[in-house]
Amino acid sequence: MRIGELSERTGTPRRLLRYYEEQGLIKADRLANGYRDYDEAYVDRVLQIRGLLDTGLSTRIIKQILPCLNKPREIHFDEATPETLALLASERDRMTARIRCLTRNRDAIAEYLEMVSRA
Amino acid sequence: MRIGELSERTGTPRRLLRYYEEQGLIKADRLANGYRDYDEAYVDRVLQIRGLLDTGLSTRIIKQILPCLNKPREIHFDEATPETLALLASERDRMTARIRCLTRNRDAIAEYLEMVSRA
DNA sequence: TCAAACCTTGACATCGGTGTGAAGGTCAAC
DNA sequence: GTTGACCTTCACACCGATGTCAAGGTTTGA
Repeated sequence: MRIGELSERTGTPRRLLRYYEEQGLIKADRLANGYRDYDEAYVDRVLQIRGLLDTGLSTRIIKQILPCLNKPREIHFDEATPETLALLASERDRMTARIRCLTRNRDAIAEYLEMVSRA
Repeated sequence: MRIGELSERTGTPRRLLRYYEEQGLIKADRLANGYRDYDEAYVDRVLQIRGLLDTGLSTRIIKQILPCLNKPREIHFDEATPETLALLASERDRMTARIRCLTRNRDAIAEYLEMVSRA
């Protein structure tokens, strides 16, 4: 599919799809005329990227963790340097902290709304 | 406590403490000489703000949800307009989505690291 | 009384994610 | 063939969070 369809199906401006490519998060094949050509799997991939961006991760971090997210069952030996593994571990921990923070505060909002709706 | 101490105890640049105040997230008393004066509770408050910022919420949203986070057990009638309640509900849902996204991806990272450590 | 370590406000800079528009190539349909 | 809807690259602009620095006031201690 071309960029317009991917854009519509993911709700993502074309501008950003090109930006994510520039940042190394996605890679598009090219048709004979130079148009980008994405396959089906990119719909989910882009959605995943947007979700992660929305939770506060940077494109730089996302780029590092994406490979192990897509096929967690295989090791990417070229990527499995000690530095990368350390980054993954630290990012895992930061995500856990974020989850705790979000959960705590969301529950407080939910509780508040419950209270209001009872009053 | 003055701004320097709050800064140290929260690991937050003074610049940002002033910025959060400018955005209406915190409010400082003033000493006779004009210095900001914070009480103990602001340590947690600032930490909470930073945590939320880190999870992708904007200062604008944080400002809206803070009142109901601090004392969820009491209703702030002046704030309980239909618009505010709708915003709270929508923000609660967005946070839930973020939690799901973070959890899924963190678990994938964790699984990958487990695998690598076994190999 | 002077220095050092605080504090104040204000302004301008940076950085990452996004918006927008220009100038131009491709292709399908009428 | 011309129009309209796509696509390309490039560039400049914006916004929010943050860094940094200037110019100046206050307090503490040598």
